[in-house]
Amino acid sequence: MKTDTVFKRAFNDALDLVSRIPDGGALPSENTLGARLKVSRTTVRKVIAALEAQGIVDGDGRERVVRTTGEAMQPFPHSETIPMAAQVEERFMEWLLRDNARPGTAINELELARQFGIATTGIREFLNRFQRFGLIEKRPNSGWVFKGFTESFALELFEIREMFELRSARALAALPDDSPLWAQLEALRREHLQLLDDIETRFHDFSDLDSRFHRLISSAAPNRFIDSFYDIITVIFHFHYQWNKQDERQRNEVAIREHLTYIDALFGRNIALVELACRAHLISAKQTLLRSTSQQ
Amino acid sequence: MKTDTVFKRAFNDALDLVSRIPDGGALPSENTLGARLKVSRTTVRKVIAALEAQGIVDGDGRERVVRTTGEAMQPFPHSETIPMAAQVEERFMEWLLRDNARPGTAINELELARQFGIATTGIREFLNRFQRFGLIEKRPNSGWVFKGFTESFALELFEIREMFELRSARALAALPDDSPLWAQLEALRREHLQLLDDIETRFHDFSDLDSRFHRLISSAAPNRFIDSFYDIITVIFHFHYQWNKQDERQRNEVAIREHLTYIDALFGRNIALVELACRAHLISAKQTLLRSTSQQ
DNA sequence: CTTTTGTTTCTTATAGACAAAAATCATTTG
DNA sequence: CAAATGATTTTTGTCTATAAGAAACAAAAG
Repeated sequence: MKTDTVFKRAFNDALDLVSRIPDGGALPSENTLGARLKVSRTTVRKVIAALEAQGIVDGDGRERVVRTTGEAMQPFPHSETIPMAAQVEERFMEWLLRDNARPGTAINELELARQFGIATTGIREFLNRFQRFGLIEKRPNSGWVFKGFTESFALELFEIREMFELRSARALAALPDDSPLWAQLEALRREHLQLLDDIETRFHDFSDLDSRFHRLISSAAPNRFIDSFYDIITVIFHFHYQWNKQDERQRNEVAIREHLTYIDALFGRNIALVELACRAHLISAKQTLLRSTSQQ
Repeated sequence: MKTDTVFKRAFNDALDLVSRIPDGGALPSENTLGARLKVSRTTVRKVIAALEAQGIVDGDGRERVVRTTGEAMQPFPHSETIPMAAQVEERFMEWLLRDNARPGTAINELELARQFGIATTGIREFLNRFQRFGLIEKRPNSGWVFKGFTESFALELFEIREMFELRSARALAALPDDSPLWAQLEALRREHLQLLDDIETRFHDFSDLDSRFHRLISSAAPNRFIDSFYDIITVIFHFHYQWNKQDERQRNEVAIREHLTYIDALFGRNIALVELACRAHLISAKQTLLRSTSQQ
């Protein structure tokens, strides 16, 4: 059976939306709600039915009104709104980290399915998608093997990353002055400065900013294969941040400063400086990653 | 239920193996057979049982002998030895080519499953793996969309291909003289010359030679992400060769000559010449691919 | 005649079942 | 006791079933 995370997420969003409508105000049409909540009308109707059951929506057909005076609205717990696929990824990463991260470890679909409390189909589907990240490999009719978060993995990853990033940075620097990307880059620059100010408390927010920064650069010359490679980078770094918490604040601070130099070089349109700043940043990012790879 | 393609393939291979044993000769041990046929002992025993049923193997336990005097051995049809996953890929490509190759076409799992005569699970698994080829995209809770074999697809593919190939070619040219790759390259050069001699009749063989040549080059500096990208190239070209048969002989002849120039440049260790030959070849390959992309 | 709701049909996501194949454990034989 | 066969257990590949969700069709209302 399908999970109903779509419905639950939509319901929670609907509560939010409805709370901004005054008591007695008309409920938007099903089509409008569908567009806002990003679900089909079928799900909208299910949400409305649930709202009615909680007494938040009254009347029927074309004459539905919002009642916000009643008792507190009860949203579903956040965890029940996460699609299964996303949960599996999270849990798999945790599993790698906690238990069996040695290169060569066999991955047993059945065991994972039992441990995660889902059917083997879900595990299989996840592993098939995860395969492209280069960390696991399939042995037909036998299982999967974890190839390990090794030094060679990090080196190979960064070789490609450097090629892609340099190429995108050059493309960005060559963009005309009226390209909207410059404004976006300026906004990101400000975000970097703000984060630097609050670094003591907000250093965890760097991960997301980092990902957005590098994605902005590669959007200067879109290429689906490069974009897809950035998905890998993002996941690996997310994984890595959980793995290695050592010196996190300090590392992030250094990275922010490197980004700022890099951004300034881009604004300066000086290709040589851009390449220098880009390489410098990637080298330090590589060192960080290398420090937490497993030996062999 | 699982298909028994593993057993059937192993059985056919076993027939081949057994036919080289004189009548009355001893059958190799189950372990030996397993190693030779690349299957588990469980399957070996199933194969032996089938051979016994056909009267090709006689006796039991440790005293099994081969009987090759009986009637002709009956292998399973080749089509029954191909694993389902491989069949699906083939059929899906055909389907794209024949029916619905327009960009934006919706892909319906259920319909494909019915058309291919397999369960939806098989289709899903295939599509999830095929996703990385950049030709299809998933809409959660809805289906998949074929993004089209478009000009931008070809351009994006070749942008990456050029980066990777140049990098590998430089690495190969920098290899020491005693690297075994030079001998392999020389062997490939001879194969190219032979194919050129028989080009009128054997031009179809170029596809495979091409793939092996480029894979040899990238093996000069192995990188899992580049290797994985070559899988994409290989499939796309296989697909493209079926799509566009126009001038195939002539195109392949040109490509062989380009390869030979490229190989000579590599043997000459002259980086500038290598880059020149590599670029020239990739440009002409790109043109070929572009000519058969769908507009828009 | 466009927009909205009501109803029906079709597709996707997930679970569950089971034969094929692999892996493990046990026994025999040279 | 090492290597082979015999028997048993576990896991993978594939099918079928079904609720959740999307999409299509139909009727009603402004």
